[in-house]
Amino acid sequence: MATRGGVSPLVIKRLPRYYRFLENLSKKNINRISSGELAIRMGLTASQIRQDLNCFGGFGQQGFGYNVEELKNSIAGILGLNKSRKTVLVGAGNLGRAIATHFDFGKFGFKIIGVFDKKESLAGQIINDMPVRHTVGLENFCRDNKPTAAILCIPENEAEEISELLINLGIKGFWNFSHYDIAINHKDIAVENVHLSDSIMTLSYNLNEIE
Amino acid sequence: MATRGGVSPLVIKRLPRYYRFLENLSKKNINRISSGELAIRMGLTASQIRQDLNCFGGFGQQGFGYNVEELKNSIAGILGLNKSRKTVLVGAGNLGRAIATHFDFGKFGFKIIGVFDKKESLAGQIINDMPVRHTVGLENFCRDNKPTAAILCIPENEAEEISELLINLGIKGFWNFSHYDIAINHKDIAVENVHLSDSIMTLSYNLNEIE
DNA sequence: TAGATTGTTAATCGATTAACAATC
DNA sequence: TAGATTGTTAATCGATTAACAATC
Repeated sequence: MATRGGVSPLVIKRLPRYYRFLENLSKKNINRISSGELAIRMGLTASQIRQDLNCFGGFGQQGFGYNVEELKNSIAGILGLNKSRKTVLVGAGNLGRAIATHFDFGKFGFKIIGVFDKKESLAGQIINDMPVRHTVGLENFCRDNKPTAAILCIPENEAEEISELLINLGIKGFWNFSHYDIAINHKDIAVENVHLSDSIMTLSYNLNEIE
Repeated sequence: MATRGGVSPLVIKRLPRYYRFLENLSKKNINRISSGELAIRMGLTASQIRQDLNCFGGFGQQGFGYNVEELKNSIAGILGLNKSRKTVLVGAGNLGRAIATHFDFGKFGFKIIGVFDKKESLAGQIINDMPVRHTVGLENFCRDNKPTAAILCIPENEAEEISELLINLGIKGFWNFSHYDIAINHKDIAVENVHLSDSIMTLSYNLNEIE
């Protein structure tokens, strides 16, 4: 698919939400939707929806609206959900284990091919049919299997070193649950930071405002 | 603390990140920082930092900059991290368990006082020194203990019903890990949605752009 | 005092909303 | 054809950046 280049990050952030709502409509066997109707359901304006979608092409039909199934599939393509990116999970503590078990990576274009932890006692334990490997083997494993994405469920103080290592080993994208901000030093690497602590602090602030 | 009213959500979203960086400076025994220096470290502009902070008051000193410890504590106050909000965790599956175990709620102004799940087999299991209770007891528990916040680690199809119930029981804030968007129907309720699937789809998109 | 850096106002830039002609 | 709704351009609104006077 051709590079679409400079689409605003705000639009991109909304794309998965569109996809989620379209999936729901599809499940409810609704096969047609107008920007106006979708706007009401999503709490947006019709204008914004049309502007957003038109960053990627004209998916609608005048006088009719959008075909749900078609639009859903188009967005899936734009998001790359049809891919199967080889992915390593680093950090098999509570959070790493939960993510690995709870999450259907295949649905989102990823495939976990290896799980690593530096804790000796975890080595050999089975998570999602995969043995936990010791971090010493990470380098060779990556050379042999060439994963392109990594999930980091490790503490802040290990994140810098591990992410540098992984970048050198060819990892292009990080799903980062540590508190360390990877993106700052690396331009051509994709990073999604899931800062749970930032999220709960925002909730705390907003709770203050209500009282 | 007086209500500051209409501070932009974008500023609020940045506040926890300021706090995180200030904590780091504090740990490194740096006790003074200028907006220019902080801007470099955070990848922002000095202007933006000064504008952001001045939404809440003048924390700096001309010719000097900001006192790290002082600013950190001010932001902690603004975020309400000093509180201890009684909180229930609903959903004790993989994710709920990981969150409960992995996360230092006290640091962020929350305190888990009860864990609930509708699965009979989990009842009585101990998480973080607390027994998992069956969801049937949620209503009475809330009447007796008056929690004001809830963490939802339940599937989408249960989220609507449970969130409605909890709102009626006086819950004012949700940390929502389900795919259901609570906020849409309720105005005076604070919601932080952690949509992990949205996050990984954004990563997928950004990976596509790199290739 | 002179130098540095803030707080704040003004200028720019980008994102959202509104409007409407094109068209199914 | 008439009605509906898109794609797209123009207007508005808000957020970021730049500039500078105030002041520590």
